[in-house]
Amino acid sequence: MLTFSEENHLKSIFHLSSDPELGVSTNSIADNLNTKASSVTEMLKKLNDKNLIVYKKYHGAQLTEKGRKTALNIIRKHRLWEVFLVDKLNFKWDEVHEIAEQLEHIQSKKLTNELDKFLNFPTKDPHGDPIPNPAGFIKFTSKLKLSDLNIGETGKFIGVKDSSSTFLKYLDKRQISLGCNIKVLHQEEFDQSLHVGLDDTNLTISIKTASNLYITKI
Amino acid sequence: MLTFSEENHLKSIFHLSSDPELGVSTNSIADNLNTKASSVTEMLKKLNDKNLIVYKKYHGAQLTEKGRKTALNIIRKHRLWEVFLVDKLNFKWDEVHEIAEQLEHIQSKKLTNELDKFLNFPTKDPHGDPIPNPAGFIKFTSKLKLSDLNIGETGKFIGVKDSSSTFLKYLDKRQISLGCNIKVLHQEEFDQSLHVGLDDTNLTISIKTASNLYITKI
DNA sequence: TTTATTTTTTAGGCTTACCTAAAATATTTT
DNA sequence: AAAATATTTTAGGTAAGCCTAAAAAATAAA
Repeated sequence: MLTFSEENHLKSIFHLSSDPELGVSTNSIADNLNTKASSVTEMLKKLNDKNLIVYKKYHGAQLTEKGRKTALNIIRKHRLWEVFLVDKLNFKWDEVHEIAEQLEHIQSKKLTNELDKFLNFPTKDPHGDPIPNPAGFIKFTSKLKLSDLNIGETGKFIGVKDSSSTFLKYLDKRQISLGCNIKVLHQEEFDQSLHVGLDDTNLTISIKTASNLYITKI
Repeated sequence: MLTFSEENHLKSIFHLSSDPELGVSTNSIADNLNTKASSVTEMLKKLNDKNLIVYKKYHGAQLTEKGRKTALNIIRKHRLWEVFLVDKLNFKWDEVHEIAEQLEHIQSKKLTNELDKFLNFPTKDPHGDPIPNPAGFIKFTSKLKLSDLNIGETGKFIGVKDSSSTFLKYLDKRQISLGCNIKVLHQEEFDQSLHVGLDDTNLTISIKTASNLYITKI
């Protein structure tokens, strides 16, 4: 049985592990969890003792297989609850994160699996992120950004990189919603902004926005 | 924002308040929460400072209006989640308590109210206990026990006094389920056990069991 | 390759929520 | 009403999880 804080640290390490070979730095975890480096160091020692991570002083932390499985189980719960909130309780995708942060810590295998069944075994959460299976297997989708497309190409909007409430609200306002097709029509030389076609309308989006939108080529 | 422990103490005080005039004793709270009297004393001071209870040394605790509202909100969440688990996720009524103990602490007014709506505004939880409304109003039903009936009378089974898993499983095995009608046919003089009719079968239940079953007269 | 800078760890403190043991108060019994 | 018993509080201690400030190690710059 892990504490909330231990679970949050594991989750954080998972999300910050771009390269599984490289350790995740103390400071990056502290930033991610809005805490201080000294607090993180303390926790890393504890997680190391519990064989959830490998931690070498001054060289960051890497998840062990056990730690990875644990992190993925928390992420599985987080994402399933997000689906529940959006699909069943009329939440918008920008409202679910904080509540899922609480719900992800609920301990009950049966609850998680029954929820999964009730939701009809969803494979993605409302932000397009994949939901790990009960065994901790996760299907990573190649994360192509809208900004990676060439002029004339079309992508299907499948997820966001930055899932801050501000950004999600901005997308809602612009009617850019998960699953819609976006065609890159033209790129402005001056500021790299993109003119795109979306359904029957055209709009201009900044390069920053475009690189926050994950798509699959069509 | 209250801690889990503060919430649990408030809930405990609410459940132990038979007479609203009398204070709830330190020891009874400690027993109820599986903690020690000294820990409870400490907490009572804190809750008193937060105006959630009135606490006088050596004379127990009473909920203030604010404390009562807070306790009822937690109980509301607990019972709504129990309904969710039984109605939507195929849980049996003896399996839901511990999970609801976790879920009752989730903080989100919108979540609670949307859940309520999703469940179609239930008025009772799976054990027959009333669900407080969003304003903290609770409709107490007169809690008549099966053992209070006279020979020949019939009662509708609406709840249990002891909701331990053991007892609930025992009821399931005997096919005594919420909502069924029980007619008292005869009482054994020797040990006060009751012969009752339930649907098309007859069975004998001990006086202890009978006084754990809440009913309404029919 | 020293020096300067950044990152990380250690040391020491604080708060919450527990605990045990002893002291104080209340209640019951004689 | 005094003595015995039970209940409650106080005093002092522990562990988790946070903090700041100083020291140590790693990295970058001169």
